[in-house]
Amino acid sequence: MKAALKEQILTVLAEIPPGRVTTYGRIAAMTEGGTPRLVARALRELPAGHGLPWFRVITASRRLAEHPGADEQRRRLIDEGVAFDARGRVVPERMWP
DNA sequence: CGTTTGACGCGGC
DNA sequence: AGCCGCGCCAAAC
Repeated sequence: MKAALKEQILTVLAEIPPGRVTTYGRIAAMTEGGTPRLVARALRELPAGHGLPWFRVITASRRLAEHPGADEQRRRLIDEGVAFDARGRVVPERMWP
C-alpha cells in the first residue's frame, strides 16, 4: 500500500482524542484515496508497541469490528469512559468528529 | 499472473 | 432494525 496514504491514515488516527471514537469510513474520508478496507489493513499491519490509539476505531454501525484484539479494545474504551448501550453499540455522543 | 481474502460500507429488501 | 450481496483493493498464495 502507498506509503503516503498509510502516513495520512496514521496521522488522523493519532488525532483522535481520548474518550472519543471514529469509524474506518470516516478516517478513510479524511485521507486522499483511502477506503475503509485500507484503513483496516493499515491498523492490522501496525507493529506491536506503537503508541497509536488503534482501539478508538469502530465500524460505521458503532460496533467493534471482529478481530483478535476486540476484547482488549472493549476494555480500553471502557477504561477511557466510552459507554456502550445494551446492544453493544457506542453511544453517539462519543463519536469523533 | 489469476484467485482468494479480509479490523469495511452501503444500498436493497 | 438486521441481513445479504456486491464493490472495494492491496497482499498473500
